[in-house]
Amino acid sequence: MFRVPSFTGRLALLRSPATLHYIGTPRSFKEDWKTLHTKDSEAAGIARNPNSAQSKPTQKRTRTSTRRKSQATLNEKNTGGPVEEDGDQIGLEEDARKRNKPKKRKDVTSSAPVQGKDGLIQYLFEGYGGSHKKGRTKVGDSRRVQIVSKELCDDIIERMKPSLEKHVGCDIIDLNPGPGIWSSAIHDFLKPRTHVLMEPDDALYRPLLQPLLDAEGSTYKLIPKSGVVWAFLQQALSPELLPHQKVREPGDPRLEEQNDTLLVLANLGYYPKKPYRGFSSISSLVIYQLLSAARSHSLFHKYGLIRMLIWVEDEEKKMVLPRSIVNRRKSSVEAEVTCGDIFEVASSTDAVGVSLRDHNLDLESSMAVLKRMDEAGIKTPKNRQGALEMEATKSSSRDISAESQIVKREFYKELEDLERRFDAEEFSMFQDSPEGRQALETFQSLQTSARSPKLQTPEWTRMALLTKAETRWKKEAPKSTFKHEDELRELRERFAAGEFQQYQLSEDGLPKRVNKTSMAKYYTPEYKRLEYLRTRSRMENKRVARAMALSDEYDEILTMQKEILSKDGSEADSLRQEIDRRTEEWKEEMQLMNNEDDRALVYNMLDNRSAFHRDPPVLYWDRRKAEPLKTDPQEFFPKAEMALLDFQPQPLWPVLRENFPANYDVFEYIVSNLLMIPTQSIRQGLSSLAPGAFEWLVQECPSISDPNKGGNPDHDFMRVRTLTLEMYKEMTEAWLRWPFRPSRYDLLSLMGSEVHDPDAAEVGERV
DNA sequence: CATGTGCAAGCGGAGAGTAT
DNA sequence: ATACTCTCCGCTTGCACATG
Repeated sequence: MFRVPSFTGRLALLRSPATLHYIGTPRSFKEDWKTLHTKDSEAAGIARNPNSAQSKPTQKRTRTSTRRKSQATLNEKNTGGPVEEDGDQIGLEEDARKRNKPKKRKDVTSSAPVQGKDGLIQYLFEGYGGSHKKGRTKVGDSRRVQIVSKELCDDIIERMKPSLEKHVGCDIIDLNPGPGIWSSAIHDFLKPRTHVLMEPDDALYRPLLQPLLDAEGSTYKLIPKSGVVWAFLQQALSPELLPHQKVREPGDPRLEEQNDTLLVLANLGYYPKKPYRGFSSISSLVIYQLLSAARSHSLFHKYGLIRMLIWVEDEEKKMVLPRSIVNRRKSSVEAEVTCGDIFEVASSTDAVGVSLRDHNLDLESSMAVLKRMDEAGIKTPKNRQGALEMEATKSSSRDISAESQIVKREFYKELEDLERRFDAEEFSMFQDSPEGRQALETFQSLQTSARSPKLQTPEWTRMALLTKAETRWKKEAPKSTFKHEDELRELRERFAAGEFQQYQLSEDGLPKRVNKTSMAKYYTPEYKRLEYLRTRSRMENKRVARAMALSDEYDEILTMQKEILSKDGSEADSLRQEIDRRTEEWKEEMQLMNNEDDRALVYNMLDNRSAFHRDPPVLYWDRRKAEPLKTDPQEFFPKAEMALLDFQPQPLWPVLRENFPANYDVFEYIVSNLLMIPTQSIRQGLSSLAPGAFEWLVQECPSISDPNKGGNPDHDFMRVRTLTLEMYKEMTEAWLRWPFRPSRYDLLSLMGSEVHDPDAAEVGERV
């Protein structure tokens, strides 16, 4: 019934051998591409000097725009709406052409020169279509987010200085520079010998970029084409444009070295997000492809391993840089393999997405970062500190109590606010009506009555829970014995003996809470809401407290499992018994939870904790050398924050480099298969790879079972999302040693079988 | 007056629905 | 798929009233 709409499409796309050129060879574009390819770079509209830049591209645009016109009509007729590209076609290139119409360009160039940040914002506002009243004359893609703050760029460069200095005098390829604020800031610092700008919205941004090109001794070159259309990008990678770069042939060991003489900048920020096929957005697709290019040394990675500084919409950072183990999916693991480090230089600094981890871990993580920053002498300007960094600065390790702050969800703010207002008597409990006053009287008299319902004691709650579980047990498995029989009997005896009561009593012997029966309908709306939120928070706290207790207990079991490795003889035996007993108890306790979500909460907590306490931590986020700089929505146009990600590709593991890409396909097969269901157990996951795979891999990959390396000897318990890179490496190597491993053909068809679900494919096409 | 019975309302669990 | 949110439902409780 329920299908994952995105996955099939994505998988199909990933498996396609032409994936890398997917964007670059749209059907409508092939002819164009041929023309461009046969002529020299001048024909592609590359601006060598201001004169040629103005004449030649214009010719080009006229040609393409005519053809596009007819096609646009066709598309609009079919869809009756905005052009939604089919098959091989993609919006980027379409938009690029639309905007290159010379007629529109006149409008923009005729406007007043741009002055300062406000002037720039005004200019962009008009270029993006202006207000609705004036009628839309869109010149540029209005979904693109631009950086409009020079201060932000300066702060970033200041922060990145130590790692940027090695690039001074390098070449730069700059995709989507837009108004060029960021581009020129980094240009001025690096003084590159070549700076190739690839800007599809030429009409809108040329007036802003032209001064850069015209400056005395300028090393800028502008190509009015989209750099994320790979065919265009390929043209930029020519000896004419990048005379200093030499292609490193396959087999050249320098191909696996970082090439600091080339730096790639890109702005992939779109707001709102542009979903594309199985990918949640164009940016995630492009990042996927850039990383894939780094592995296969295509595109600019043919010059070596090239550092990439990429702006993405703030939400997108979690794709490659998750902050919770829950978000560590295939794309993250592949990014980890490709890049030794991915660094969030600047962003909103907030965690994004629905699944947040325990706030304590975030705080602990941030405090570790602050320590590292301190040692390295890195400081964050006050106005660039994010909420987490500020909190961590104020805290010290003793503040992280076992009492634990759980994830603070939105409604807590509302609850606190209402409690404060209620205390301040800003609203009353009951409505101002005869019934309300009557209810208030009843309420007050009940407060002194001993017979009303009260807060139950923990023992009584436990007894009630077990009673319920017993009833369920008897119904479902009447023949077996109920595992908590003893505990329940003991509780009943203690209750009978009067050792605990049903209700807690306050000091004066009166109940802690009063009966609200039949009074609720006279509550004021505010009080009603307050009551509701109180209940919510009580329930939540109870759930979290239980999850915490279970997580703590399991942590202790894991500690014992580490201890046992250094023990032997009878000592080990008794410890083993203790581990088994407590594990058994722990599992039974988990069984008592009737809610699947509650169990998931415990697993998430456990996985996040163990991932965090690895050395180094599993998540790249927890390895960061500095906290990201806080951006402000005002620093972007439109006001949608972006995150700057710093990708430094590293050589692939030897096993993946060897026999590329066949061995990489094995790795990818393992990763994508396992992480399709991130919460499945190691046993389930590995068994699903191939018959016998579980037995072979577990035996050949010791780290999977080693608690000191993040593993767990209990393969039914550990979830696949906690597999570390080391384990993946061992698994890939072991797989290739495996005499009975499925052939490459088998693997491809195994993956293929998932693609050939026509229903699923249909859903995948949706949007 | 003690005990039984029926009813309304609260409470928390479970599951459906929804957003990302 | 997963987490969040909402609603329903069944069990428990307090209470009124009936019954022995």
